[in-house]
Amino acid sequence: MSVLKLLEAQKAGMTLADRQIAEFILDDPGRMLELSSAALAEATGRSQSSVVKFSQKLGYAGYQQLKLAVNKAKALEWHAPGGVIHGTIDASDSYVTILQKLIGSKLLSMRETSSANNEEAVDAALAKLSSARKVLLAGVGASSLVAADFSYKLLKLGRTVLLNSDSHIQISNASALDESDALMALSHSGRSVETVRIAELAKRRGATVISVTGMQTNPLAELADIRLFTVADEDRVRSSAITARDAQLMLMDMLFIMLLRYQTDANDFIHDSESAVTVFKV
Amino acid sequence: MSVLKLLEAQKAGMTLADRQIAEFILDDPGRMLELSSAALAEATGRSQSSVVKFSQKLGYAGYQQLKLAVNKAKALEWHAPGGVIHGTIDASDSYVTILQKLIGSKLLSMRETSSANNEEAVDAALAKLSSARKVLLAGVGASSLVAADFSYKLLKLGRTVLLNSDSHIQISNASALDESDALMALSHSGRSVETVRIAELAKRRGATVISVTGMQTNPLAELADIRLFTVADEDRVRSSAITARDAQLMLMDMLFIMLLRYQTDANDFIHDSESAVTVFKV
DNA sequence: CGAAACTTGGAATATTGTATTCCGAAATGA
DNA sequence: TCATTTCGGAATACAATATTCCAAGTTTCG
Repeated sequence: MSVLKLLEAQKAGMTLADRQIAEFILDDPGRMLELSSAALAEATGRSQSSVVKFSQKLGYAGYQQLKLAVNKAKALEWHAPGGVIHGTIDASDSYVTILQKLIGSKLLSMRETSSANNEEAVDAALAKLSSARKVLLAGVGASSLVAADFSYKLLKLGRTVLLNSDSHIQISNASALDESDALMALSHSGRSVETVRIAELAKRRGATVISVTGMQTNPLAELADIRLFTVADEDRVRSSAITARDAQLMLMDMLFIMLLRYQTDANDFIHDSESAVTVFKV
Repeated sequence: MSVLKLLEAQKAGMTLADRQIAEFILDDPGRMLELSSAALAEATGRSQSSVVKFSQKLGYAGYQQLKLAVNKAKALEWHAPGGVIHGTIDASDSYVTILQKLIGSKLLSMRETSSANNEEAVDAALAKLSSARKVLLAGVGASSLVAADFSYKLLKLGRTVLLNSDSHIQISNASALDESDALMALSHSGRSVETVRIAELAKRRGATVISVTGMQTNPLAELADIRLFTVADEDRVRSSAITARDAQLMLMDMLFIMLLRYQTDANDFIHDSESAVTVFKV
């Protein structure tokens, strides 16, 4: 995940001084690289110590490390894939342009989502998903559809999965969890009331909570044992959670494919389930 | 030109001290980024001032600038081989390779789906979707989730949508259609029994049938009034309908975005529905 | 051949930059 | 309203970097 995206996402929740510094960096990352902590402080009208503290709050050891991260983000930014257009979709766009921009946005979200998650978190999630006695999936709205898609895949792998779009039933299911179970909770905002409640309940029951949320600080990720992240490109595809959903799907698809490797008998299950479905074909 | 390439090229013509420093950096650029000029001097057995002079001889203002250059070179190098990879995902692939191949397959499906549909068919579908009194969505398995996703979007646009995963209820709904209504039937194979039955019924009732199927000849597309197509990349992402689903979603997302242009009051609806949902956020 | 001029690279030092501590002010909460 | 926490700047301690200076080794040329 690029620092710049991280800043963008967290900016809103920052204090005044931090936000001013973040804005300066986002506005002109190249300039920031030439500035010392004191110079950046002067340019933003804050104190040098605030700049250092800002760096540390972001998780870096100090200002130098933040600089390196910004430098890296800037270097990678250049690398736009060929034939893909990144731009805001607007009403005057032609049919072809809309398609190109839509694909571009989807691709961007998928790429950033794939780099937003480190291998350790993914491994931890995989280990728990494959060892858990049962897996409860939670999500409302668009996230519930992603949850349903994933549950469908887990079922194909022969795993025990609980899913219900009715939040009362989800709560009941969560109450029945224990240490050997896992809850996978999806919410791009990380703030959907029902999903957070279910996660709290599951955690109290001792189940492992895996969160799938956006990068901004949010209650769901905070209480989770294993945190996975999705990155959306909402600015470009206005309205509706299109790229947020794509990012979630991308992450779940990846988990599914990785689970196939964990589980040696996976292909048998999939084959069985697919030939069973063939009965319903014309 | 990356600093690392530059070092490699100039190394031979350097003095002893400089060559030792260059070698250390080439050997482990990541390590160098963590070291101060003094620490690097110690590690190479030279003096701190030599390190600074080395940086300046290369054309940088100082050691810090050299560090930024190395950091950038490293970032680009790491990212360079990571374009879009088209290949079959197999068990021995690394984490990063799986991600790249998965994204590559998704991208391929989306691109081919976008070129598989001509603008006339899309326009006809849009016209019917926005003028129909009510829209019935049909699909089973993974397609039902795509249908649900689309119904969610249509609801946001204030349209009357019928959707139910229970095929008996879907049949009842189809029986109640007439000429002013539309049925959108999704099935990648075009052969799912329930979906085909519903489409036949809807057609008999005089409703406009829009099919969303794969490109191969299939019963569903044959009886449809408007045919839309999806292209999957199943060969590469083995098992399960990942890219078929992505292609369907891509098509539906595109329809949704185009509907936004048809319908001038669309943004009001979306805004209302989104602020209504905000009530449920923590 | 040998002294002047130049190069190399380290020690010492000056300069600059970074991180921590401390404290008052503001916000938060009981 | 008073206690507690958070925020952010000033001062300061600490660290890193850049420059200067010098000794030893090289080259140049009378």
